Amino acid sequence: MGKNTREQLLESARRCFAAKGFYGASIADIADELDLTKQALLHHFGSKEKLYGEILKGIAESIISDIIRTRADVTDPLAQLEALMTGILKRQLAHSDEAQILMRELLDNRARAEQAGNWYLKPFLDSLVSIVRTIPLEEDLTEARALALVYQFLGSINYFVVSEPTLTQMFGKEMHAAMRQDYPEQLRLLIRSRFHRV
Amino acid sequence: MGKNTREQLLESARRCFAAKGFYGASIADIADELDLTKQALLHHFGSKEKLYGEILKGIAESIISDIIRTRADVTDPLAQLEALMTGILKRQLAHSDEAQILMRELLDNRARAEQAGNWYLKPFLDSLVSIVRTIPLEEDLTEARALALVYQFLGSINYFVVSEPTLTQMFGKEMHAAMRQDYPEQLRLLIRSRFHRV
DNA sequence: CAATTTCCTTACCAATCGGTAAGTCATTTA
DNA sequence: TAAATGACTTACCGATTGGTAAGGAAATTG
Repeated sequence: MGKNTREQLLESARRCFAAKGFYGASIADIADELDLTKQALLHHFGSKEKLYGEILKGIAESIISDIIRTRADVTDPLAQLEALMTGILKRQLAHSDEAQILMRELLDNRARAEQAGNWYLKPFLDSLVSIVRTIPLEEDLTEARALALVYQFLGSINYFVVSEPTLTQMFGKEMHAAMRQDYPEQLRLLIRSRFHRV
Repeated sequence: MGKNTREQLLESARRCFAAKGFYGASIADIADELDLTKQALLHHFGSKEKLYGEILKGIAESIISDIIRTRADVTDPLAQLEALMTGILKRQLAHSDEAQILMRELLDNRARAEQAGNWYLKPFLDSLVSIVRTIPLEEDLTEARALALVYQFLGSINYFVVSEPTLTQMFGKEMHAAMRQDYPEQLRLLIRSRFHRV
């Protein structure tokens, strides 16, 4: 039953870290969810940091492989950008745990020096930038501008995903359901209109 | 010197909470920055939670008063939206501490039941929505769609502000400086093009 | 001048943190 | 069958957490 326990611990840890952050979640909390002691967790992962590191690695790998799959399908750069962004939105909505963890990682970067989980995602950002720069546009996009554009879309996506509980509390469940259903289309509109192809 | 100490403690706490989050920052850390003991802090604020609550309240008040000031100047709804959003961007860039705390608050909402600091900002969201809905557009905007639109812009802003250290680490200081300088213009372009007024 | 209040300290406290050590029990391997 | 390995447990550990109690020095107030 060893392999199974390990994976269950990873799932539990992902939930806890997403909900309370690295400092807020204790390894005892995580193990308790499976009616285990924290020493069982330490047996499998050695330390809290290593456990967290494995989770970050898993998220980055999963996202990147997800992206690569999407990328091969389309050739037109604008369509490709659109497909990638809506793909990311869908993905993050389905795995909001991961979106939360990455957002926390973004925030904790200031304190926790290097080893950030976002580094894994740099190649992914680079490829998005190169796609954007091949889209014909009257203005010439510097790398900084292309990155800013990419960041605007990524921000729209991740901020929304991470705001789910707050939006639900503020505007009610139905309102959030409506937004969630419509958001992919709104994202597509935002991207297309920015490139004057509406 | 009491009033002064209190304010200095608030500043120090804002920095610590922004950098490490509510759980990650200890009241001893905060007091240490002023060469005080944590008991001095407890004397002024009673408890860690109350201190944090005061910070949230301060941030919300400061943002809202900032917004109200911007709002009176313009009448055309699109121009008003534009002014508000670039105003928020400027503001968040200048007070990235506050942007980080609010983003953390968004994430911790799941765990820490009600009393969220984002509630203070609901009227602000409402007024943004009402502005957007008065902008003429071929599609009719439901409340959910208008809110989605607002959220896209807010996401673009806050995600970028919060990503500063990561972006700097990944792409270098100069690149980030270039992005930061250009981001207001890019935001304006994003908003205008979405409303077909480029 | 006496009393009180404000601001802060040292001295504690129980609870919790991540982690180590040692041992139990079941399964696998030689 | 004996040895070894994997998957846990209980029993600890020192450090740190937020918070309380009591008191001291200085300023404010009567």
